[in-house]
Amino acid sequence: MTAVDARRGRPRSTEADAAILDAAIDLFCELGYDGLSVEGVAARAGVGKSTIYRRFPTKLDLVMAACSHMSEGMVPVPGSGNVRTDLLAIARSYARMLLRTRVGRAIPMMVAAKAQNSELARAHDEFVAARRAITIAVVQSAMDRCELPADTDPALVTDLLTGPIFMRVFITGQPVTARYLEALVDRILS
Amino acid sequence: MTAVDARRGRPRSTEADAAILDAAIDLFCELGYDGLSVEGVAARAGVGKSTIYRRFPTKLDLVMAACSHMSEGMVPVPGSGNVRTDLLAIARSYARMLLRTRVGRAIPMMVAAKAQNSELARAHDEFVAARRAITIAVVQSAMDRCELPADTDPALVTDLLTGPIFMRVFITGQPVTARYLEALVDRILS
DNA sequence: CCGAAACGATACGGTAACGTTTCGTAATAG
DNA sequence: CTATTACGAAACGTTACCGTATCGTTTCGG
Repeated sequence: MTAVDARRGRPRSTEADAAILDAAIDLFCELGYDGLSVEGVAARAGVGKSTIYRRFPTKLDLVMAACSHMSEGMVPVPGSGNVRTDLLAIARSYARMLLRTRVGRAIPMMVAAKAQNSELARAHDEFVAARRAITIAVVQSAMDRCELPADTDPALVTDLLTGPIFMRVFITGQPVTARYLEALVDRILS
Repeated sequence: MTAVDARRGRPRSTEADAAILDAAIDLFCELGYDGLSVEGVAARAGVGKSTIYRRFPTKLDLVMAACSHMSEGMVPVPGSGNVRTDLLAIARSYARMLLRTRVGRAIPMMVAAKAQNSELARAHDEFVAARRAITIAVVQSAMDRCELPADTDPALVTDLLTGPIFMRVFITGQPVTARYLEALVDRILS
């Protein structure tokens, strides 16, 4: 590492780096792990197959890198000092993520892939845990401010907030409106 | 249909019928739609591939039939006259289904497959809607008995009950204990 | 300028699976 | 008994894709 990075010759193309990951994310969201092909990623990225295999020894490595890259730069932490405001912000951002971002489209594929590939399972679990910790922290801090009763279970509140949203988006397919999110938060805080 | 079913020759083997669907369900739960192969189903069912193709013209038809067959004979309707008891019964049976039955194992695969195949999506939606209607009916009947306030939203209560369980089982992977289910129901009814 | 490495394109061997077909055998109706 | 259909096994042509290798070209460092 330290001493000789000493690269001679043509350096790796950072444009190719980005194009490959971007194409891989798109195709993973659309087709899942099995449906994604390295050849398809190369075609969409406008890149030769060898350029991918030079970076990722295996299709699995490619998909894992794509998933890691996808889940970067998320998770802004709220802190308004008001529980209802914070929970509503979390609910909205969660719903938005599931409905409008590639992360949302990727989640069903990840969940299905978990059952078969333990590496992908770990990647998914880390992302989920990070996201979940934020909500728990918000609830905990509200408890510290005595905005919520001391016997509140932060984990349960987190499940009550995110579970219904997840359910609507991926299982029942019912609309998740602003009104719904407000009703949800109010019900939890009642 | 009506007149001449008039089959001559050797009749279809009902044992093969059952073995094929059973094997297909198992492999779908384990491997998902892409991972399942007709050849694998034939092998596990102890049946020739032609015996499958005689019944189902396509892998998709096979999987759809397997999914339909899987979701038959579910859904006992509770009715104890007490909301808490009913909701707890629903929560327990839901958790049990997700954790211990093939239907539960199949759900992630179905959700992933929905994104790609509209036929499978319809099959899944019908199953979900049927299941969901039961819980909504229980809540509605509790409202009719004035066990719940008149301004209760049955759909929201249903989401609050099933969403967290689903979340725990498939996303966070946290345990769903009897204690957790009781806390969940009590929280919803508070 | 020159050597080294990355690039896109392309071909390759190998594997897997779909859906079809053929074959000899088993079961049933008339 | 005979015609008809289902059966399991196996081979088939086809397609897709993984991961490797080759090739001439391009882009960089020294």
